Amino acid sequence: MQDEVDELVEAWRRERADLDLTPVEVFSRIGRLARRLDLARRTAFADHGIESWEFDVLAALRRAGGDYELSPGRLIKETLVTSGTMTNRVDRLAARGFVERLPDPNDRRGVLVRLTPEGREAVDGAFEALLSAERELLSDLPPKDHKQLAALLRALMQRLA
Amino acid sequence: MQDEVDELVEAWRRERADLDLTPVEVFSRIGRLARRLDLARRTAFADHGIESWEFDVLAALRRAGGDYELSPGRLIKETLVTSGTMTNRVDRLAARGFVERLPDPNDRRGVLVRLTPEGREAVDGAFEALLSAERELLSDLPPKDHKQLAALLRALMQRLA
DNA sequence: CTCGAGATTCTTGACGTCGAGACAGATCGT
DNA sequence: ACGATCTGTCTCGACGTCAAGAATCTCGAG
Repeated sequence: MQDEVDELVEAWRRERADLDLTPVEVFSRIGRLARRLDLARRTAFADHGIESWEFDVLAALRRAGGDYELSPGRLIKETLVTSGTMTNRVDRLAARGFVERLPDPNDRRGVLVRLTPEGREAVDGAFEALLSAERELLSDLPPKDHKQLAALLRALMQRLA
Repeated sequence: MQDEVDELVEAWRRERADLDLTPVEVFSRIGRLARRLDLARRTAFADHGIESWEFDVLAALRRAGGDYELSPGRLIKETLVTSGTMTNRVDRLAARGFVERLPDPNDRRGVLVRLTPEGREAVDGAFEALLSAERELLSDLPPKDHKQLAALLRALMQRLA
């Protein structure tokens, strides 16, 4: 069974038979899979009326637990965006009523972003939808392969720490 | 040995012990790896003075072989961007002298984008640098694991066709 | 031959992100 | 206390992408 990366590799081999294309087999697939997963994620979230970037922020707050509060700086670290982007995102999430901005009681420069009950409901629903969509994608592979795949990917991540 | 996704899963488990988080182990790693690979790619290309988006376009032309000509429409399909983006990219590549625009002899609506000798040199050098950087990342894993990883990723891609 | 549907490329405006800098407040040494 | 430096957040301009539409050309049906 051939996929689009097999064709890509074949095309390169026609032109550059001198090169070892093994890395392409792995890394090109990871890149393309990530792209498609983004799309799958987007449609899973769309049913729950939220967008991927919204989920990223809300999920970080949800995972924090307790009172579901994090500073913008912490959110920046969790979601890997810049400060300007986070200001914009928090603005829009606050406008939708999913988060609220509170003054940080311990640092007058600071702000805390808190998940509202509506935000919590939204993110919980979206996360369950995401998990079930993703489980569906894994359903062809035996559980043993899940573990192996996760282990191999973990090994690669170590290398790219 | 623990990675950042293990922490992510652990945080979710603290908050939502009721959910089966297996999919996160796989898909979250794919997403994060893709992000880091983009960075690695970028630095590998930077040594050769080209950017990732430039490589994407030049590589498509290079793989085409023959006289290294493709239509903008074909380039759009290969690189998964929209037409406005491709017009912009071809403009900038032409300004750098890596490609040139020719009228399509068989269709007066059409245009052909052709790789120049400078463009070919650039893309060949960049590709070799990319492969060697990527090989380095795989060097910890035994070749048998490369095959297995590629096979598992291929199986996932079938599912997302 | 002509007409209209479809194809191909480019143009345009809107949008989200980035990155540099502004600003206020905290922190630490003296 | 005081000043210098650091930290945390926000502001703003530039940039690349997207999506929709404009302009041009092709090709088959009648």
